[in-house]
Amino acid sequence: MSDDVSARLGRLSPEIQAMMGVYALYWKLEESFDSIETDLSHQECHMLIKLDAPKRMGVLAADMLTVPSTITATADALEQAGYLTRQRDPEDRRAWLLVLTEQGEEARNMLVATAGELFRSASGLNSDETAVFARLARKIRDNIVKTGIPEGLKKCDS
Amino acid sequence: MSDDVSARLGRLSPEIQAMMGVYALYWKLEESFDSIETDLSHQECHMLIKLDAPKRMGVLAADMLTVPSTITATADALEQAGYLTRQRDPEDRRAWLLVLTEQGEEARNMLVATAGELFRSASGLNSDETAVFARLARKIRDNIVKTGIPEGLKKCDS
DNA sequence: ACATATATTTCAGATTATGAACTATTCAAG
DNA sequence: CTTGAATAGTTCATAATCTGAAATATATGT
Repeated sequence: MSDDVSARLGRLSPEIQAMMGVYALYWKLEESFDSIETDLSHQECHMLIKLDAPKRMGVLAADMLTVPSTITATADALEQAGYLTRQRDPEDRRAWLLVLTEQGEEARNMLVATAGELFRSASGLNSDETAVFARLARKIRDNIVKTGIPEGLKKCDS
Repeated sequence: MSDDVSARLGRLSPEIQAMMGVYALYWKLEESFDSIETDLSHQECHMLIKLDAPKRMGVLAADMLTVPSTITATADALEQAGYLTRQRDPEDRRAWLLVLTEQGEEARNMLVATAGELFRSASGLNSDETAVFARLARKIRDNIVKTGIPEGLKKCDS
């Protein structure tokens, strides 16, 4: 019985091919990050890139699909290194806004530019292909962020 | 001077959009993996999926963009759990071939099927879009595997 | 005011990944 | 055939990372 099943699954479905590509790209990019910014951890790079504008930590946690305590640790490191400051959100004084300093802005600009190059050289796609890929990637991301945390069922109260 | 620069970089380039999508998808998929296979680590899942045929550990290391010692640990765990066996490669008796057991095959089939569904629900893409995305993802992966380890400069002897 | 919900922090513990040193085998050369 | 260098994988101790539960501070509703 396992014959046809394994034969069918053996040829990789588009979904698996897509996943393998995504994993390879993710791993490659993570590896490449090591070689450019020795004083920033990966998570710190990710946070910097996300901070195109001041954001609340909870928003970042949802955005980066991680838990608050991780955001705290990452923000601590970036704050200590002078890349950002915490400011109380005037709309809700329980929350902090993470705001990049000038130094943080510069680091972010550098990172964004470098990350773009990393993508180009890692992917090997031309600009047309990149545009197509980016459009779909964006659609995927929108879907995930919209779908949100449900799969993880964090703090599921039902 | 930082005005135009940050303005230019502020609107995200296709490359960054692509990367953010890739990261979101990767994180989401990793998170989802937790909820289906409690007795397998992520790395173990990845290895199972890669083992569509017997492979040498070194090949897997290159394929999974990781170091040999990680492959050893992962293979140990899978072997102990009965999912695979080590067999000497007749062509080079220094090397092992990792061969899935029947149980391993079953686990792999389940994983591949489940992973496909995870991709579908996480991405929200229809099948046409998935096909396009998969084609590009595959192209990217080919490029990365072909490019290989150079970026990391592991064991650079020059 | 009071009870409850939310935003973030603290911290200790678990998991995971990694590199350097080691064993076994192969390969090339003399 | 034996020696030396290269390669495949292993071991192990260490470091980096992540998380979840309990705690603090503020907000919201009654």
